[in-house]
Amino acid sequence: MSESTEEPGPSEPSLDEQIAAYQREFRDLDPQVEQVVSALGRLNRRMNVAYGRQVAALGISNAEWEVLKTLVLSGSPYRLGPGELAKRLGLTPAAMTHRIDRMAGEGLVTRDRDENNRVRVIVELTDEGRTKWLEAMRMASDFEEDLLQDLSGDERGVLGELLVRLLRRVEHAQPDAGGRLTDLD
Amino acid sequence: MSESTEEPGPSEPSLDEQIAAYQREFRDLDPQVEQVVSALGRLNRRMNVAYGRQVAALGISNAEWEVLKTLVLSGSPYRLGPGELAKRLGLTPAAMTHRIDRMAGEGLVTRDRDENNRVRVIVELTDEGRTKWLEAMRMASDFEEDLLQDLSGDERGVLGELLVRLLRRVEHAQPDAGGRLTDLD
DNA sequence: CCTTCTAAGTTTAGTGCTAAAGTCTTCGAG
DNA sequence: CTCGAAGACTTTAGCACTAAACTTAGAAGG
Repeated sequence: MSESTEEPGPSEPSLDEQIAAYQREFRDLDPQVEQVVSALGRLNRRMNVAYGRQVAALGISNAEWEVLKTLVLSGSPYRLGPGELAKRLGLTPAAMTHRIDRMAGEGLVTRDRDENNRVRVIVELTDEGRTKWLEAMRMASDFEEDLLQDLSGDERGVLGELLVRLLRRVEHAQPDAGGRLTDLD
Repeated sequence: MSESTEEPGPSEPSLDEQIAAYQREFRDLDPQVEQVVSALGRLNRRMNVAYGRQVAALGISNAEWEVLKTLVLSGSPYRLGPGELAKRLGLTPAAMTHRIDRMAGEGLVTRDRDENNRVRVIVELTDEGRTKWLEAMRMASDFEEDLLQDLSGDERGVLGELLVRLLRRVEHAQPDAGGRLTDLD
């Protein structure tokens, strides 16, 4: 994934300054909507930087961690084809080929032809890969717990529920030619 | 930015399935925390894909749009140095040099030496760049309004406030060697 | 069988990024 | 002055990604 290790600079405007600046330049802006959207964007950027630092301490990249997570999520015996992995990670098959090359070289996964259908390739997590995943997962869940530390149990529930509702809206709707969201169902 | 245009595949597990799978593999996992974090991550991915499609319709990339936004946010006369832009966008100066090359070639910005200090370079938004920004901004704010359409005014306020609290936690704290968050102030 | 089609991966060419080395102005100390 | 050091980009080398062309195994039809 190779994200820049640098934080956004100290001269970056605060969230409130940013919203105020947008309102000066663009009248038709709902500050409440902008607050939600801008906070979401910034939060995610910071979190990705933080995850990147953590897994780097284990000697793997954020990109490799994504692959480990996907394989573990698929459940035992932790096998998926390159095409399926690519789809789930939002990559092209070509990128997947190279990523698997590297990870196989590092011993995190194996790559073998399917005996029953020799066009297919099977990528399988090694024990070492599974161990790396577990170590990364421990660090990540500590980090996430700390991140939410200031929120009460109720607040966490409310936040989760609201986010899930937004997610449903994006997952079940796609912008049409004009860019508006329209239901697909 | 050149993000993959593909959505994560249809075979990707649902959020609930994903959380259940993690719990099977990793006992020490707070499902409430995981729901918040996973929803945040997915939401952001989908939103970036959507933004990318929208600005592509205007003939610019997500990366170029980020630069336009940063210049507009700096306020009239919409000028910043490459180094400052790089810091705010979380890029290396080298990447900024190339991005400015492209955008200057497309007429979105100009690049000139500062007369008072000939080491410095000034990147300034052109009228065409400002127009592109405005067009993109209109599409983005329509999209964002649609995204939040299912939430009441109160719910939007609560969501914004909770996200801002999380953001404060990441912005004012950085993971130490072990990866825990510790206050910097 | 033998041809054609399709699906799954891989390879190639080109883009955009990072890290590190290089260039050119300006500033400060002798 | 002038030499050295610092600051602000730019350049170079190398990596990871996308798009598109290519390869090969299995499926479908005559």
